[in-house]
Amino acid sequence: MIKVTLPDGSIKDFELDIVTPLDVALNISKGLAKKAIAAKVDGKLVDLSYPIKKDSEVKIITFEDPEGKDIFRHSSSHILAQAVQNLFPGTILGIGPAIKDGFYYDFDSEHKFTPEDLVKIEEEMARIIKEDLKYTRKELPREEAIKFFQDRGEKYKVELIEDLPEDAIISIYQQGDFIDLCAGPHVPSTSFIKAPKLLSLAGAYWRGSEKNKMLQRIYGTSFSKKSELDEYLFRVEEAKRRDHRKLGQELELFTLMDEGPGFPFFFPKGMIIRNELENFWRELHKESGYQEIKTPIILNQELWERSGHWQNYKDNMYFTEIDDSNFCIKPMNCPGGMLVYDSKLHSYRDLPLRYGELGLVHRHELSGALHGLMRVRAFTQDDAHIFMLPSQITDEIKGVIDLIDKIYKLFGFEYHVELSTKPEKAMGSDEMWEIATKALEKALEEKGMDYIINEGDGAFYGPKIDFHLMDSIGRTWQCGTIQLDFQMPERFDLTYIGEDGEKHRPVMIHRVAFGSIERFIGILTEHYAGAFPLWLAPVQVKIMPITDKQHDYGKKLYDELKKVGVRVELDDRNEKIGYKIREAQVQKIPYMLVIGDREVQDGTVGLRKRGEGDLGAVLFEDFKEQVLEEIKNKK
RNA sequence: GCCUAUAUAGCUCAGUAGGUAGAGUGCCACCUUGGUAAGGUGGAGGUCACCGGUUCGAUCCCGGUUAUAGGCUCCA
Repeated sequence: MIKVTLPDGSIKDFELDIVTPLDVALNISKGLAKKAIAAKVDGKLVDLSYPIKKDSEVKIITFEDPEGKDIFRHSSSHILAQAVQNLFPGTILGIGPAIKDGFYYDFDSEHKFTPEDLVKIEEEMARIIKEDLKYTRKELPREEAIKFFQDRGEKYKVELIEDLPEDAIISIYQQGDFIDLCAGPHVPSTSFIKAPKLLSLAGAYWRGSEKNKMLQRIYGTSFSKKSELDEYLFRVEEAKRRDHRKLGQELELFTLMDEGPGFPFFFPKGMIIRNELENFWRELHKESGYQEIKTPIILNQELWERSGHWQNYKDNMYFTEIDDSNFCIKPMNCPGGMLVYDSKLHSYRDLPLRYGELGLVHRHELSGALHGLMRVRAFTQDDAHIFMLPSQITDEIKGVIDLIDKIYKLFGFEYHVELSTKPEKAMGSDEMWEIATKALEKALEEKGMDYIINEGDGAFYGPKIDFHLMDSIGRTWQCGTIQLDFQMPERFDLTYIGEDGEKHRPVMIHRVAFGSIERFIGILTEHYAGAFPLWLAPVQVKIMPITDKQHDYGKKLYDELKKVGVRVELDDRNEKIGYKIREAQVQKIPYMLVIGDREVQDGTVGLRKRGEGDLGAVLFEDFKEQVLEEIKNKK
């Protein structure tokens, strides 16, 4: 007899020697058995046909579970691979995992896949699905597995097996005559995959290394119902409507031109958002005990050799020559900050010293990596370098975490945090790195923050805490970062005079909150879908006379609002009111003031609010007060 | 940088079996003075990304370059 414990704690007894998760599901309900695609037995994901031989905890996995989606998509990728091998014999398989919202499979093929091929492949997949082929699992000894895939010419699979640990269980899955190396589990049969869709083609290096051959990757997704697929495709379309590149064009915020790949141009309206963000930043930093500095964009090569950038960051830098000497365009603000610190003697009483800098940096990014405002070659970092006593490290880091959190909260951003550790290319001893990493960990833990560890992704001078924000299609972008650095103070021989009258070495934090102003504006644009809050909106109020009889009154209101600093426009064009409203609406302007004879008579305005529509007549003076109040409160 | 694709008016796009192009929108002018998401008429606007080749002739075919998109790699 086997006792099965279910997630709700209830126990089912089976009068059998061997039970499968499918038996368990059937025992619970017919509906669940129909939806079941795999199971978790004592914490391990297994097929529905897995033999349970002892008392176990069993959870039935359906498409609704995150693990269920992964299994489902993974099974879909096997169907994709089978279809491709059927249509293009000789195609060698790479890997085909499930990813967020879908799956992909990498292929090595003489044939260059085209978008038309995707249609054919989808048809073949539909055929395979209709055949309802069972996924069957088999475990093989290592040598046998290697020989099996070698005989089939699947060299990448052989490589994968060879890299598995000695004691790993090697399993293969078969559906029809298609066999793939795979840990599983899978759905029971191909007909489970109700709504597959191939999405795109891309190149991808084998094992993600540019030293390896580039394989052809086919991306797809799949759902348990057609309606879910349609909903997903609709969501993707919706997200495209929020794309900051599209909105940036429509709202005249910024542009990128052929003449400056990766070097964005900002239009007047984009500059308003930028300047508002910078004003806010200055205000907040002043309150938080920062002083502002500005360091040069071009500095001599010797400085960059001293800082270690020459040795570690050269590939990303631009260079120039002045009077026969070599100069570098700064990719980071820190060396300049070091020089500012070092330009005078500091007492321990001055520390922590917080130098903020809105610094324009240039970095040579790969052309293929450029992406709107999110990845550019010139951007302004809202940087700061904090020089402090070793005893102040934790408090300072916690202070920065609070500051960043405060900024993101104002905009209503959700974010996640990563801790990046020592990279391959790094300066300084392991001990230093250990101490620095521990300090960051400690601050995160004392703040009770969840974080994931990003092994080997730190800056070359120190470990870092990264803050990631999401764009409209779910990609995340690093914005804020806090980096702890023992190296630069050492290399620049920075000192402070301690209580004992002797020189000591300060510790330093590099940090940004917005990250890059450009990227932050990109993220903000998508976050608000272009409908910026009043305090950021390039045009806050638009006055729209119904006929030219109200132009004088309109001009008077315009002047009054302008005088108190409201960003206001007067639409005195010879157009109908419906037309003016439509245009202001498309431009996502927060407030429209419609004025006709009635309003002129009563000293009112016909108020129309973005998102709420016509609010009727209000006294102009009341509106003015209200709008000023809202701007002040950053609504 | 690599893979795949794309590049036509300010913007969004159509088009040509290879005979130098068209719509909508925006812009300008005129008519219309209209009360909460597009009133009418007319006009201007393009070396069809750039360079080369094939051809009597190239926006179209071929090659290269540049830029852009989606990935890979990299990163704020």
